[in-house]
Amino acid sequence: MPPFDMGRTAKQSVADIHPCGACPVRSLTVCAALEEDELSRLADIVQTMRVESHHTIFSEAEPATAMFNVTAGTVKLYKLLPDGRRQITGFLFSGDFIGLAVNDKFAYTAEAVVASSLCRFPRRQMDALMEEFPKLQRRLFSMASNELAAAQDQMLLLGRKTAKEKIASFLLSLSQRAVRRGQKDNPVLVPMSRADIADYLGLTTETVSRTFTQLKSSGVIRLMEGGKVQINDKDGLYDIAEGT
Amino acid sequence: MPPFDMGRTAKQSVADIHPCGACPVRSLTVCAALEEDELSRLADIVQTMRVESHHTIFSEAEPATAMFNVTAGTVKLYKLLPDGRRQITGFLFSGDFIGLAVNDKFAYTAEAVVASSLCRFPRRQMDALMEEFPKLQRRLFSMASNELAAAQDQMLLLGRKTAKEKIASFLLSLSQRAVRRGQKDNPVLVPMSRADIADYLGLTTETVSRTFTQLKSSGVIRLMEGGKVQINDKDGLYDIAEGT
DNA sequence: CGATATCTTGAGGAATCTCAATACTAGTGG
DNA sequence: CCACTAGTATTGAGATTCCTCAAGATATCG
Repeated sequence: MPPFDMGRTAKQSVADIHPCGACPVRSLTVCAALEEDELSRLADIVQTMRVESHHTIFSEAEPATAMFNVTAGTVKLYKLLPDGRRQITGFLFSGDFIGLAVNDKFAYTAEAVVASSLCRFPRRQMDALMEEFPKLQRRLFSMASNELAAAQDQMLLLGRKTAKEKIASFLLSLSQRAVRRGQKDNPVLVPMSRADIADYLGLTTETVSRTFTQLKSSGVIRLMEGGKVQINDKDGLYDIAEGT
Repeated sequence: MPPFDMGRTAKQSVADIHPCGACPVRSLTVCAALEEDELSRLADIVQTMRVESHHTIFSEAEPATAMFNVTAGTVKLYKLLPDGRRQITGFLFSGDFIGLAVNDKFAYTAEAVVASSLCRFPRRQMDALMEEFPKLQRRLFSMASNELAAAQDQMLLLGRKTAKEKIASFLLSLSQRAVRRGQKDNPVLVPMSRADIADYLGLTTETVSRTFTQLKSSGVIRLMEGGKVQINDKDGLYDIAEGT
């Protein structure tokens, strides 16, 4: 398999649709903007889909005909340089939203890290709903603002942090996001490969691996099986992340 | 004379000279969302201000009580690590908008690179106007989406590009943004210091300087006085920027 | 026209990358 | 159930880019 497998096209299935009103991640996402009765309007246009691990959900420069909401699993977003160098711009977990587009095109590729489920909202209909429910628009704006703040944190990380600081920041960020989703934050689940982590942090897989080993040796973390990482010293890890 | 001084006396405010309806950067910014008659509502709440070079407009973690629009000059946004390492997350020129906040706090510091003019919109009143004019909200959302796309490009640059590619990308981006503002794109004006460029690209001033020299020696650019850079070979520079 | 900041250039060093070998892990078929 | 395979992770050694420290050149400003 080539180094950067672009993945295969996701096959969409109209799978088991739990009604939006009973959606377990509703409070985390766009849908939280609407009341029970309005929610049915969203439910009318939503399609649920399941993507297998390593399958592409959509590709960079493709017409952005839909927005998505991750309901289970993990998704990565990335951009490529012509020679294949890759930058992962974000990892998405249940409750996270994908699909902000510029010029009606996606600015990145979205690919499942593990088998995942998503809600798919056709853009045209979503636009109409936003027209009808300004609070939906507000919600999206507020989510975009949060994403922007996260992007700026990531720029600080990429531009100015050392490998050790990057890994520490990454683990803490995963842990904090798990809390927000109401999942276990320690040990924290790290479902992505070393290569993905490297492409997210601007490192190589070897450096990621070495840095994990280093943090393990110094006792702040413990590498567990199943891609879990135990944080032994949260404050210590935080100090490392901030370079203090 | 500062690069962007349009020849007015410093004490005069922009609004005195041209009401919003005659604002030269209106089409570029939030204000483009509103019609002539609605614009007066914006004009009612706007304050114009002038900041001298190196002066801070607002600081990270400060309550975000206002949004701003740059009408002249250059502004930089940055974040700091505890030990003083700095990441500039963006440079703003006339027409650019500042002020997306998270948790009602600014996520970064804004500082004038050269003497600059801004329109200041109190957030509370702006929120009310957004309520009243959904198209204002839409406009802000679309601007946030564009910023997000730019942020992702910057992540690719920071995480995966070499120094040479970073400088080439930076020059091209400045040039393209000048076009959008209707200004001369070649030679392109580079009003910020080497240190600022370094903190924007995740490099040191020395590396920035050396890389400029290198690009100059290879003939793709020419360093001119007044902080201007002539792009001799746009295609060549583009190829360098993309690593091809 | 000097003072001060900024920019450029040089030499050496350090963090990270590249290339390469080995160890581990998970899934597959016998 | 176990050996086999292919992918993934770890570790090592050397190369390279970029950084650090230092000096000199240039620009800017009062």
